[in-house]
Amino acid sequence: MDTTITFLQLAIPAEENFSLADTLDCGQCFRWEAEGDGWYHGVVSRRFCRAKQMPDGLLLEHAAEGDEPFWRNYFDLEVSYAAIRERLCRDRQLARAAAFAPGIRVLRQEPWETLCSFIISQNNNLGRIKGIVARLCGGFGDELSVGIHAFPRPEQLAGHTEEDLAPLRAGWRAGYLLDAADKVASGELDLDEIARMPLDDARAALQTIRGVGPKVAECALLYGFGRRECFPMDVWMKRAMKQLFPKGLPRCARADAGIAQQYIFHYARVCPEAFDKK
DNA sequence: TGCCAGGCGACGC
DNA sequence: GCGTCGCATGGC
Repeated sequence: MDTTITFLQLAIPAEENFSLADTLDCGQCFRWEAEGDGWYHGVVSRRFCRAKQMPDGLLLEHAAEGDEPFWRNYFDLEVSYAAIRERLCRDRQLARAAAFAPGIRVLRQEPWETLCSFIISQNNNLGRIKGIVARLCGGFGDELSVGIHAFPRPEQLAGHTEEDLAPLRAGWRAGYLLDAADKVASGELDLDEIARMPLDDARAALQTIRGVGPKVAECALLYGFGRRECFPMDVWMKRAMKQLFPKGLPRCARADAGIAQQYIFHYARVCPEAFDKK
């Protein structure tokens, strides 16, 4: 058995203001767990790794040397968030929202996993979403090493019954997951093709899945397909937008709407008392 | 105990 | 097209 532990360091310029904790805890991903001492561990696209923020960037344990481009892409490190924030912060309210967690980056996650995760997210809370995703991986995904499972491929879910998925405790979302798996595994829906479609066509294609409406499609496109102009509106965002931007998102945020959304969402979640429930 | 959670589908109008 | 309701589950 090879017991060599590999480390990979990703340099991140200080002006990026990167925060691993805010990035992993802001509700966009569901497979990272905090270990309590600054370390996190998670599985991304069949790669298990531990991550810790260092003064000059990010330290990844168990990450292969050749995977540096993969991880840089995952953490969206080829994009300057300093420049994006500069554009967004021309608006005073956006500047206020971004100030709560300027180190957030919008991860570039796998389309299929992201789609399923946000199907599970509907009328649900972050803790439970993570639990259901963990049980989905444990029950149906490949075991990568002892106790560590990949997210199940569509064909590993397709053909199962809602009864088979009962241990997930996903409730009525189980049927939605199965419909997504059946459509993707059968080729009726081609996620690679969706990735290349004009945005409105991609939205419509995703919404042919039972249980995928405007919100879930928007999240899948933003987090899983890298469509940064997408702007998911959930209950938190609706509350925040009503107070902060009753006339809609300012112009300066148009191209980076998804990233603006992440700042606003996080602000609303960490300061719920600042926003009316109605 | 009731209320709520990163919604959606079915239904009535 | 729009409002309302129920939906499974678990934390508070």
